[in-house]
Amino acid sequence: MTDTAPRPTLEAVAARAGVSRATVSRVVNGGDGVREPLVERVRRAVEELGYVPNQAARSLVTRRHDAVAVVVAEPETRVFADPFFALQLRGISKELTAHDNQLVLLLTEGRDDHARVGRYLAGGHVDGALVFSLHLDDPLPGLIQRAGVPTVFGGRPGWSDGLRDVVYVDSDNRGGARDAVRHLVGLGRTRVAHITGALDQTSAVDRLEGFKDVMGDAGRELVVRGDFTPAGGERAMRELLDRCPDVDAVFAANDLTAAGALRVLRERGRRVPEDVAVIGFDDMLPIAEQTDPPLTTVRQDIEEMGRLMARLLLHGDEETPPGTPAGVVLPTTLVRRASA
Amino acid sequence: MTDTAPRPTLEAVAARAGVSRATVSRVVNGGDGVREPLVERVRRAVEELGYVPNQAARSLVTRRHDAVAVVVAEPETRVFADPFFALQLRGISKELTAHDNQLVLLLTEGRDDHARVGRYLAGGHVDGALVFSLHLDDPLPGLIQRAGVPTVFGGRPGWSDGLRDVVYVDSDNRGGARDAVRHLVGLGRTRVAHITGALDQTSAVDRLEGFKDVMGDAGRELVVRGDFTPAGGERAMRELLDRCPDVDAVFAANDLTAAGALRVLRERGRRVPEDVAVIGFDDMLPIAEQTDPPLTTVRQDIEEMGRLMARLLLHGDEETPPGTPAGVVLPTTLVRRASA
DNA sequence: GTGAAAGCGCTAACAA
DNA sequence: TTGTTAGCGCTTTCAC
Repeated sequence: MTDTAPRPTLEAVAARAGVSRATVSRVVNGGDGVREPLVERVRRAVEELGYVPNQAARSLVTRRHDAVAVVVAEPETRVFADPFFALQLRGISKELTAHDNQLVLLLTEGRDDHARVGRYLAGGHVDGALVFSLHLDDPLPGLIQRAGVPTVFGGRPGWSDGLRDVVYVDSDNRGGARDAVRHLVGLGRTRVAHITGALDQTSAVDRLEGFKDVMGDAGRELVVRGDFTPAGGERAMRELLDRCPDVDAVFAANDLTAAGALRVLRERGRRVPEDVAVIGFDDMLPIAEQTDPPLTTVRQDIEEMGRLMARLLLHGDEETPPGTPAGVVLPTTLVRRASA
Repeated sequence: MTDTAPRPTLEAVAARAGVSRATVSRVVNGGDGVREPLVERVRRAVEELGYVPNQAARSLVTRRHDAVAVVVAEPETRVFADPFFALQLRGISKELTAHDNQLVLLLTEGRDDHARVGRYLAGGHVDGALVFSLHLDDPLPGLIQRAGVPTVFGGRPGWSDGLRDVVYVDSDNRGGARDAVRHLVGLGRTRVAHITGALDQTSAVDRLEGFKDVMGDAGRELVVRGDFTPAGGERAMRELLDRCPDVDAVFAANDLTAAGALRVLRERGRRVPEDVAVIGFDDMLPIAEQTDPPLTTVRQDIEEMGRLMARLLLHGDEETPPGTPAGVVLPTTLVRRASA
């Protein structure tokens, strides 16, 4: 597990190019202040020797690592049941790569891991952290803030303490929900219900708020609690049908929930969208396109969220004039398929 | 993006504990050969100062990094359309964490990235690499082998050159396929078809082989090419129904394919499983449980694959007597639901 | 514009 | 058992 081949050092390159180590270092780091012929000679030597800088040695003196930690709090397996996470990661990776940063992935699985992550971040191994924490009561965000590492959160954090100045990137959950519900209303539906997500996550709360924005008090009795899972969607849909048989539209907190609802609707002999129109949220392709009928849903640009998080972390200081809002909210779009 | 708080060094701890740096180093690295009272004193000093070793300094001298790269070749978006990758990652992460190793994630997106990954691995930034390369013609594996980093592959690599001694972890695709087909035969089906996966991936090839193992030449005309996508499954199923209307069972190369096939079957008025029994592969929960009817499928323990890969990389040398087969193949299990 | 020299914080011989 | 010392490979003043 240890390096075997003795890799060339700055020294070696310097010798080959007939210059000093300092000059090689300058060339390797951009070449400013070095005359052209020398630059050329050094470049060639680097090439010939296949020189790659030793990052450890460099970090030791610069105190920078060109590495960013991505922390995923994952108390539920749910995170892994959908491609959401992978897509964000892809966006993050692209952006980091473009700026020669490495991505160190920290997956946490409960309390024990929190200490580990806190230690790692406080240990100054990375230049910053991108944190995904789904739950309102998650102690991780606080831990991380205390570690003193520049951090950007994925999704609006929901803790209650007076932590301000938190930088985060989120989708416009509330606006997207409003669009969905308005679409249902525009279809002429009058008994529009909402199956919520797990309300300990801000995304679920915000989507519920969006629903209320449009339906007001009228919708109160038509709100049923779900949990972002298909099973939860089924349960909620049954409850809904029993309680309000005249329901003619459902806005589900996500596509998985909608899929569950669709199954119950079919089972109960309701036609979609003729009898009951259904809208989901996420536009999770493998789900939304495979349901019967295909799901109308609210799309968020997940990959862009990831990219933006990384960008904010890397260039935050430059671009952000003091007083800039700490949260960036990305727009959503309604994708019409057959279910509504 | 740079560390701000000046973190305590070994020196500081040594001063506080009234010992030499070497002693502190010994304690921090396990404490062997240091007398108890000193160990205690050093431990306390570490605690009080909140000392965390500087990994860069350590790596510089030990030439170890306690870090492993996970390389995901992802020419297709497909990798991200299913939770497969996330689950493997989870298994890997758990195992690495248990051994205090960090996970550096390298996502590649085409040729340009290959050079970057090659450089990174050759640069000796990590102690080893775990590589996921789906395609037969992927140049990445070769590149990586040339980088001289200990490597374990996820899935049987399929390149043609005479590269031996490749360590990999795979599911028993062939055996799983055999189980699936045998199950269909056991159900009394006589016209069993197979919709293949993308045959430039070994998993698809192996599943096809498994099908042939059971059906022999009898099955030849009932093999239709798919590509692991639902759309491919639909296309293949249509072709199959047109060509062999008497087909009474389908083994699809994965769950996504099976989902597509199910839709076409319903569309054509065939009942599942009464008229046509269907089996998938993967047991991708969000798909397999949501299809109508729920899908009988072959489960692989994806997380365990990941864990095993990491274990092999970290302890490979110790556990492996010379001559041990380089590939580890994990068993699969048939999960019965309603579709067969 | 270029080179010489001084560390960055740590581990690993080697001495004591 | 403990301390002393010499680097690991690099960047960065500071002279030249």
